[in-house]
Amino acid sequence: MPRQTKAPPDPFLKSLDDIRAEGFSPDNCPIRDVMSHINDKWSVLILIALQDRPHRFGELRRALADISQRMLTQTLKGLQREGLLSRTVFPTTPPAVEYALTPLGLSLLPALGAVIRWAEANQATIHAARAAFDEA
Amino acid sequence: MPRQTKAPPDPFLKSLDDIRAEGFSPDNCPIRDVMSHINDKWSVLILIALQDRPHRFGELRRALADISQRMLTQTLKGLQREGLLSRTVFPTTPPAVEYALTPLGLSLLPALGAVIRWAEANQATIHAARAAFDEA
DNA sequence: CTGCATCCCGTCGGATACTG
DNA sequence: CAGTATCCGACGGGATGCAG
Repeated sequence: MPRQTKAPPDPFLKSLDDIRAEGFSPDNCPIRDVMSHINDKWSVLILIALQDRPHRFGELRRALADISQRMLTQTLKGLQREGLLSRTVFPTTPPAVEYALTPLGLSLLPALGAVIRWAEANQATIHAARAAFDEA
Repeated sequence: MPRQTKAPPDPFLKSLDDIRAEGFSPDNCPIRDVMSHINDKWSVLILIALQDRPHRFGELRRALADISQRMLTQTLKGLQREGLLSRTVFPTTPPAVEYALTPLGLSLLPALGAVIRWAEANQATIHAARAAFDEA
């Protein structure tokens, strides 16, 4: 695995210095502030599950397959707090609750898609890297 | 915050069903497999710091500003294991160690950039959503 | 300068049981 | 059906001290 040899490519990202120049501090950093709330075990999977239609609680639970109902409730509440999804209660008996992406949540999907496609495309390479590393 | 009303937009992402159809299982899921290793507190910030040039250990520590050296060592080791960065030791006295992105790590930056730009663009909206949620 | 070892505490997250 | 409450083990991550 060779190290980086040439000059940087295109400015994909602002440097940490640039981010600081815009008023960054360890506290007020957009990356930490926003990403730390969706970097948990289930948030991204829930957003994916809701991408094409709203789901009820039980539907989501079956879609995620191996999530505990404790973590489902908790993660949904977190995503709702961030404004990424909405929660609608239908006062029937028994009650039905529907979760749906907000426009804000929907707007996050393309960006997430870029990372997910990268993960899918490079999964094998990464497995090889892990094996090589663990051997040494 | 209105809920999603219309049909899904473009197919940004594969659905969970599609992912499963490709041989997905809770164990072998590219999203969980790959993302769970960079979803920690420091990995993304380290990748950003290394984007334009290699850094030595102390340089990185100063660049991150508020990372403990325990977590810096640990996170660097994890990223190296994933094949995202390389570690080069120069046997001088005192020893110097240089960390640099690998081509694989470099290839992740554009995808990360999409999420980061989204975070920067929507930080204010998210803060408003949190405030509204906490009030209720 | 770079890194490991230890201690310690807070949070994450699963299992289970109980309510409207 | 859609949660809430409790218990508890595992892990993340900071502080400090030691070593090559």
